[in-house]
Amino acid sequence: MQKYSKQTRLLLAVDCIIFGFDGDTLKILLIKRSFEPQKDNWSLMGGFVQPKESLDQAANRILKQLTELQGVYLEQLHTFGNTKRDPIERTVSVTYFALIDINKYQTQLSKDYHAEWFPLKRVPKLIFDQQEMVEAAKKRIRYKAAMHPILFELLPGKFTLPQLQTLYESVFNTPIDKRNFSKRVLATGLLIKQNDKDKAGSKRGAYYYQLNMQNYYAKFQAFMNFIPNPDSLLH
Amino acid sequence: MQKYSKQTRLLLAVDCIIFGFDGDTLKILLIKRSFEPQKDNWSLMGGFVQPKESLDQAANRILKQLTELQGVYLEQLHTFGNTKRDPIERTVSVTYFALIDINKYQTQLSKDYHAEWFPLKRVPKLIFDQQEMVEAAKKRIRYKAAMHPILFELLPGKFTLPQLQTLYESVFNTPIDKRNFSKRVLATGLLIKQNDKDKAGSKRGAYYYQLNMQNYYAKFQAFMNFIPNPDSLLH
DNA sequence: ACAAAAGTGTTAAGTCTACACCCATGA
DNA sequence: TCATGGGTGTAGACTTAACACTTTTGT
Repeated sequence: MQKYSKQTRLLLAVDCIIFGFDGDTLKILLIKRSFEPQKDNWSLMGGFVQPKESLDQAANRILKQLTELQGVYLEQLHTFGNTKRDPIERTVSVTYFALIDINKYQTQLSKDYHAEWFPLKRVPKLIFDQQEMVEAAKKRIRYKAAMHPILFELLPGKFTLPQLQTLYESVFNTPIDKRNFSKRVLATGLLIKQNDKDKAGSKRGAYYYQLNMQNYYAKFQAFMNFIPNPDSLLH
Repeated sequence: MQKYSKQTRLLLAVDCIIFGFDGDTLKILLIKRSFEPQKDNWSLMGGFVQPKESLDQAANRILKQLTELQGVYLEQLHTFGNTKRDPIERTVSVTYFALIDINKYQTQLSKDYHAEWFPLKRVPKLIFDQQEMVEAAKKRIRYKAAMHPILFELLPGKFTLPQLQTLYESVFNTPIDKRNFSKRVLATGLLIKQNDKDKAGSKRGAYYYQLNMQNYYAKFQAFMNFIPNPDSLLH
């Protein structure tokens, strides 16, 4: 027996929801689709799964194609398989979400794909069911970040507490008390204070911190739970 | 343009990890595979996605095929797509996990598929990468049950607090103080006390409770967090 | 009358929340 | 010197964890 005969084979695609944080707003990276149908409309970066690559490999390839980045945080989100989601031919799409340090993103590549960063609150109309994919990704990043320290993936290697706080406020769309925030974050033992300061944001300057990678992996599960309003997990 | 020519099409399967609780132990339902390869070995219930059905529909169909049950809790888990996972032909598998009331399961169907319930701690060797699927499902059910009231799906419509507690203890593999347990569970407002008792477990009998469905949907998010040892979420 | 499981309250410890002032610096 | 953002501590409220005895009833 060589094949499962009689069974129908389908197209399988991978679509990536790529998150970045510019210091102020959480954004996603979208491209202008380069082929029909829906050519020139805004779309997630995606591609078909090739015969010799796993799903994770496909997602990494697609991410690298647009951003040149490798080894970034990439997690499988959900698989979308409604029969009519692609009008040309049935295509099942496995979605991944990526968290990248926006500073490492090479803007030159944007041109090839006509890529642009969009604030999560101003995402344009997307092709097919990609709106739904983005919603699922927003929900997942909040859900996961409420308990796991994934948001550090969006920051550069050295970052300040005010930056980190702005990021959390932006992801959870809620103000956080800075005294309580710093106490809780520092209590995790995940941060190592540096001696130098970031003077960009203020005259006094804010101390840089780096992740303690040992503790990071150890505490990745069961991190903390400091979102003021759990309702923010709802949507 | 009618098709995405030049792209390779793949087989797509759905595999279900079906959980049940017999009042003492958390179990999964396995079948003896009826065709080659690996005929007669233990396997998850699964099947190929058909041209005219969505993934959710396929999962429901497969679940119904084995259990005759419909409308049960079914959630997409993860999609497995390593190129070599099925030795005959590349097949990507979308996994779902189901939570069913084991009492509603008709044992007669077991015979057609040679199905059997296995305690989670004694799962036999499974075909392909299904061991990994079961691990992912165990992890997910714990993770989710730590914050959402999904475990009620494993119980009959009327159940007692001791039953519920045994279920939580079994899922999280940890003893729970019954005074604290009943306080917290009742504080959620999800349970309605009945007037009759279950006399099966003791001479005195334990009061039955039913879910308050209104509160159930309202509180499904942000339920409670009463697992003594968060380490149990780790594996 | 006794064995076996159900049911129920209190206290101390720990955690979380709210809140306000001083510091450092560049302009 | 002043405007701007950075950094820090405490008290009260609330939540959680630990713990033991009484009730019911079938045998």
